[in-house]
Amino acid sequence: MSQSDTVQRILDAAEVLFAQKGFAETSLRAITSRAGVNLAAVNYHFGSKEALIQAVFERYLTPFCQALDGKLQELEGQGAADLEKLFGVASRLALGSHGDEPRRAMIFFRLSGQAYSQPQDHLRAYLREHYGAVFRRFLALLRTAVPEVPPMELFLRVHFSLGAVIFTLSGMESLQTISKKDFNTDITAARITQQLLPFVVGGIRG
Amino acid sequence: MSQSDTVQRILDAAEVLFAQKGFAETSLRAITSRAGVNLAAVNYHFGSKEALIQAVFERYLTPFCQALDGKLQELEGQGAADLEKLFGVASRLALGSHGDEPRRAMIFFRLSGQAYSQPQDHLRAYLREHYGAVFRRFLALLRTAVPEVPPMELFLRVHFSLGAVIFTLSGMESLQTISKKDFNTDITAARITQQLLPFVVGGIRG
DNA sequence: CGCGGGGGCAAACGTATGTTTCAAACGTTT
DNA sequence: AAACGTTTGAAACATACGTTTGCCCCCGCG
Repeated sequence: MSQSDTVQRILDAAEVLFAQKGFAETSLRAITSRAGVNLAAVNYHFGSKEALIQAVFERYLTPFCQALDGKLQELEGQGAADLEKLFGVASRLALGSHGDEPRRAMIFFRLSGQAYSQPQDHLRAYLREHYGAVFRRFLALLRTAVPEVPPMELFLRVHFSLGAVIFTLSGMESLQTISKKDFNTDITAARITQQLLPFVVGGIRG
Repeated sequence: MSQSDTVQRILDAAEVLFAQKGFAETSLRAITSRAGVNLAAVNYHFGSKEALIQAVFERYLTPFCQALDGKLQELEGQGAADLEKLFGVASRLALGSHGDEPRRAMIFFRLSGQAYSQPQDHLRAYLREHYGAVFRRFLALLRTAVPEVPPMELFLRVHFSLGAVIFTLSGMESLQTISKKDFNTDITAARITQQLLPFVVGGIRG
C-alpha cells in the first residue's frame, strides 16, 4: 500500500518511549524494536530522529489545537467568559479530545515537560511557530475574563499555570506513589487534574 | 594537595553544561574540556558520570537544605507562621543562600527541571532519601498556616507550586525573550520570581 | 508476461560516547 | 635524597548510536 501503517506504529512507539525515557535516551533501535519495524524505516519515512520528534508532537497537537481554536472562537462570539469556563474547556479538550483514554494526554504532557526542560531548540521554535496563534487567542480571552490583572502579570501567571500543569502531569506516577506512601491514600489521575483547576484559578486571580 | 581544585572545576563546568544542554546531551569530554582538566579525571574523582550528576546536586542542595531546615526550626519555635512568610523564607534562601548571584539558583532550577522530567530514577531516589525530611518539615508548617485546606489537597497544591516555580525558573530566558517580543518589555529575573509569590499563595489558598 | 518502483530488510559505516589503562609527574613523608 | 601514594596525561577500548547502503520482495500498470 502507498502509506503503510509502519508510520503509525513508529509514532505510537516513539510517543511512549520518548515520554518514558526522554528524547536523547531513547534510541531509534528501541523505537523500531517496540514498533516491530526495521531500523531503517525511521530514516526512510521521517528523514531523521529530529523530524520524528516533531512528527510525534504534530500528530497530537494539531487535532487538539484545532479543537481548542474552534471552542475559543465560539466563546468569543458569546461575549465574556469566566476563568473557570476557559480553563475548564482547555482542560477537557486536552484530556479528552483524542477519543482514547486520558492516558494519552498524560503521555503527551510528559513529552511537553521534556521539550521544555531540555533545550530542544528546534522543537521550541517549531511549537511556537505552529501553535502560537491559539495560545495568543486564549490569552486574549483570559484578559477579558480578569481585566483587573495587568496584561504583563497575566501573561506571567499563565506561564506559571502551564508549569504547574505540565510538571504535575509529567510526574503523575511518582505523585501517586508518594501520596500512597505518605498518606496511605490511592489517588486517581482524574482527581489530581480536578484539583489542578482551583489552584490555577486561584493563582491567576492572585 | 590532598583534594585538588580539579574536583571543584569539574563540578562548576558540569553544573553549567548540564543545565544548558541536559544530562545525556552533555558529554564528559565537554565537561573536562570546559573545566580544563583531563578526561579521565571525572572517573577518577567521581567514579562515573552518574555519580558526578549526584555530586552536582549534592553540592548545591546540602547547604540550602541545612539553611532551610534551620530557619524552619526557628519558625516552629515562634508558633504559627503565615503563607507569605513561609514561602518568602524558602524563596529568599533558594535565591540567595549561596553568596553568589542568583544566577546560580537559576542554573540549579534548570537542573531540577531536567531531573524531574527526565526519568533519572537514581537521582529522584537520591533526592528523596537525602532531602525528604526538610520537605516534610516544610509541609507540616504549611499545614498550620492554612488549616482550612485538607492535608491531601495541600500536599497536591504544594506540588503544583513546585511545578510552577521549577518550570518558570527553568525557562527563564525564553520567558524573557517572549515577553520582549510580545510586550516590548524587558523583564528582570528578579521581577518574575517576585510575581511568583502571590501566584503560589493564591493557588494554595484555592 | 514483464517490469518498474515503493517499501522492507540485514548489514555495514562513521562517529561519539563512557570507561579503562598505564606510564609519567607531583608532593609528602621518612 | 629516596620512596611512596596520589593525581594527571595521552591513548586506547568497547560499545551504542544515527544514518546510509544495496538487495530483496511485491504489487500495479503496460
